[in-house]
Order: sequence, then C-alpha cells, then structure tokens
Amino acid sequence: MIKDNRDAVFKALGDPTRRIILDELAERSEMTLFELTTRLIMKHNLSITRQGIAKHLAVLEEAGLVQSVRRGKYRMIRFNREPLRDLLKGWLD
Amino acid sequence: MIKDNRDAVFKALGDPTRRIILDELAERSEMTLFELTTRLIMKHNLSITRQGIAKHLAVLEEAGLVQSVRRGKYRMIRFNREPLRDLLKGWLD
DNA sequence: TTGACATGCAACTAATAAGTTGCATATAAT
DNA sequence: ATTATATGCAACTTATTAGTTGCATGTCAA
Repeated sequence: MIKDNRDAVFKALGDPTRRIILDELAERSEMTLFELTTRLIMKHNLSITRQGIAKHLAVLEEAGLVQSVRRGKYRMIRFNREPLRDLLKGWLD
Repeated sequence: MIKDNRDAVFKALGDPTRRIILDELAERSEMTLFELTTRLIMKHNLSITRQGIAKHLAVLEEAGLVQSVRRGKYRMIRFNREPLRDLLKGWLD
C-alpha cells in the first residue's frame, strides 16, 4: 500500500530548482548525483552546491518523486512519476 | 493569449491552506471572502484571520487559480481551473 | 447621515526553507 | 596502502513566506 502524501508532493513541486531536477531526470532513465549536479550547473546555469542539490533530492525522495540506490561509488537516481498520477483529481476532470 | 506562469501556480499549490481554499471553491460556483473565511475557520478548524486568508487569495489570484470581482459590498471569488489543465504535461503522458 | 458590516492596505513578527561551509565516510584505481 | 573521487552529515546563515495587528476605505441599511 502506498502512502498518499499529497502535501509533501505539492511542497516538493513548489520549488523551481526541484522542478528542473525532475525535468532532467525525465530525460534519462537514471543518473548519478554527480552527473545531475554538473548538468544543473552547466546546462541550466544554476549556482548551487552539490550539497544544496542533495537537500533538494532528499525533499523529492521524501515525496516519493525520486528514488535512489547506491551503486558502488555512485548514487543512482531515478524519477518516480507515480505520485503525480492522480494529483489533480478532485479539481480536474 | 494566456501567460503561463507555472512557477506561480506550483508555488500557490504548495501551501495546504491554499489547497483547502481551492477545495472549498470547487464545491460552489462562487463565494464571498466572508463566506470563505467562516468556512475555513468553522468547517476546517483553521485558526487564521480574515487578512491571512486574503493574502492567500492574493497568491492564488496572482497564479490565475482564482478570480474575483467586487459586487457591491462583497468580493465574489471563484475557482479558475485553467492553469491546472496541462500543468503536469512533460512529466506525465 | 450615522452606524454596522465587508473589505483593503501596510508594517511587523515568527516560522520555515534554501543554500552554504566544513568535515567525515566510503569506494575505486593506481 | 595510498590517493582521488563521490557521497553523507550537521551546524550555520540568510531569504522567503505565513500570519498577525492596527487602521483606513467603501457600501448598505436605518
């Protein structure tokens, strides 16, 4: 059974940096924290540290929007769309 | 042409009190600020002042999620679902 | 026109959240 | 083993925002 924490999901989506992270994750199946960090800084011109991004990831993971596993030296991160499925139900349709 | 301020929309949805406001507005076609205030306080047990709610409404209106007109003594408020339509496009479907 | 009612505006406080710095730990490669 | 690489953790600072108080404005009814 899946915990429905709409609150955490909406909060997570409220930050623009986190939405860019999801945009990036939406493009490839999985990515390391390091890869993601360089992409955000280089491609999106964000001025943020790796630790800053790690905190955003913690928020996204808490909301269930991101899942991650440690693979050797790397932390592999992937987008979980499930919490988004019926998010706007009750207001739309 | 409609301005697409996803940023303001996501921010607006990030607060639980504002989501309750939308829930209430979703139930009837329009409501006065006064009506809304009493509903939030009585029905939802929120401890918040009228001014606090007015500020939330300003945020929602900025995001285009709410529209309001002054009718005589009252301010009539209604839910505008339009900004929600394709909000999750790019991530879902 | 006077009083009651509904709302608007602005300054302030308090809570939350974004982002940083500094250091520790774990794995890979040489 | 030792070094470089990738990440984890915690305390701190700063920015943002929720919420309040106090007063002003506008409208309706008597």
